[in-house]
Amino acid sequence: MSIADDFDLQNFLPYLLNQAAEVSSLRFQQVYKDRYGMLRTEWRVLFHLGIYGKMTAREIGKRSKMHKTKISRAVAKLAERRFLTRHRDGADRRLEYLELTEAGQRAYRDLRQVAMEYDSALAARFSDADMATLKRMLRTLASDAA
Amino acid sequence: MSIADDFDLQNFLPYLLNQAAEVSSLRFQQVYKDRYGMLRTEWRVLFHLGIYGKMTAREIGKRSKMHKTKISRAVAKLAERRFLTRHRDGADRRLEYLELTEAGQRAYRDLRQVAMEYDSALAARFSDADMATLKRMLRTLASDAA
DNA sequence: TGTTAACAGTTGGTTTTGTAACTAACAACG
DNA sequence: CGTTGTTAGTTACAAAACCAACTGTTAACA
Repeated sequence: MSIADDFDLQNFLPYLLNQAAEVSSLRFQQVYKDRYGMLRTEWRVLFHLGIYGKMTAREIGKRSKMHKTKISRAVAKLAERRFLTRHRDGADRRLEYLELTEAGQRAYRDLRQVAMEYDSALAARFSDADMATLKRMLRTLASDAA
Repeated sequence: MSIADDFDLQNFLPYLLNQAAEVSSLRFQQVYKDRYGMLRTEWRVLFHLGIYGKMTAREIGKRSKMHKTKISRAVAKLAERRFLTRHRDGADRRLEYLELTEAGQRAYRDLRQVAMEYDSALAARFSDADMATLKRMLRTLASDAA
């Protein structure tokens, strides 16, 4: 009953996805960590603001599916490092608009460049058709795992 | 420069992989967490022992790529719950063989069943050919992300 | 042998995350 | 208005992960 069970961990999709995600995040992680001392939540917030421009923490949460406490802490760190500024909405004073500073934009553009090159390197290992299939499936899985 | 940048997070493979991994791990996590109070590291150790039989922490580390401190703590928890036993190797007293108890095997078989059903449900959303492509690519990515 | 290096596994202290409760502001409706 | 409910965002405390230094043991080799 215990030797060579037939179940295969390497075929269990959640496990496989986690392994692939971990390994393929490593090199990028090293860059944003070593170069800017950032955490995963922090580069994600940085990218959301870099890509979409000024927005509130709530909107970042909707798009990224990160929990609001993570975002709150990431925003605090980024503000402390002068990578973004915060401005209360005049009409609804609960809302706070977040916007990258010049330094924040420089960091974003730098990391975006790294991300694009890294993504190309990953994609180069597969055919275009396979990459398209992969990304389509990952988006389906990410959208909800019924 | 800040509105509608052309970089797309949803196309950045490490990000996409992480999102898919997180979402598709959630339901399984709820089961091992709610039913056995386990952490991710703990079910992984449990599965390694359930699948491959008696082995040392070091071997689990090699196969799973988990860090040894994680494994050490997961093993301590599982031993405390009487899901596994530990036996020193007579020849090399640094080594400790880990083996599931009856209770451990019951938990493993129960969770394996859940895993298999969940995996089938995930796979049912795609064609067999696409699933094969997906798993092949994930294994390539997991093996190393050059 | 004796000394040094390598290895299996554990522990301690810090950092990060998770969860829930909280503050401050707005909305709905009597 | 005033009560009740909801929302945006923060904070406090506990759980978990991370990293480095540690113990005990075996290996290498002068």
